Amino acid sequence: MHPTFTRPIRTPEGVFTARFSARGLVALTFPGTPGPRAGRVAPPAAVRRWQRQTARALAAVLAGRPPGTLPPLDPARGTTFQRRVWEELRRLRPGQTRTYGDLAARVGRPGAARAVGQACGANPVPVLIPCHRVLAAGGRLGGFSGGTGWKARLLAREGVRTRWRGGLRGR
DNA sequence: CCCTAGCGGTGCT
DNA sequence: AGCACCGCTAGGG
Repeated sequence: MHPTFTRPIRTPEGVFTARFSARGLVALTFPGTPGPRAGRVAPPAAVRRWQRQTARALAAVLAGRPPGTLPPLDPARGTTFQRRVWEELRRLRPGQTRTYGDLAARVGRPGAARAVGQACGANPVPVLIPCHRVLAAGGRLGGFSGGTGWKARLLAREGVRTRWRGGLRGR
């Protein structure tokens, strides 16, 4: 199996963890998430560049702005359905949202809203592949693997208003 | 608000 | 093949 490099991504909101392959960014995890620790060996120059790009992009999205230049995303994983969902997610700009049902129809599987939710949860690169912009029907927040607190915070920075447990919340 | 039935993709057996 | 997951949804109390 090819080596991957696990690197810390420092942001104003905490230290994320990124894993890079030779092809690009494979996975990103939220601060406090149990996972592999950063590697001991110095990463290649390409990985260091991707790490900087990731840090910059992440800080931008956390601030509600477009990410700018992204590192290459390693396409090597996911089912066809999941990749179609992730591809559709990448078309969403900050502040632009869809519902799980909308997204299902857009990838040609009307009625597969629940499966879309599952695919969002399987997204290996949250925030940069903006699964937080997918809401439940009726303007409700819906779920989020990284915790709904993150989802609400990310959306709030983008000026999106959501319904949280029935009451309207900004943030 | 709650509960229920129905749904589709995925992964495990 | 069967089955139990799930970031869902629509409908009814």
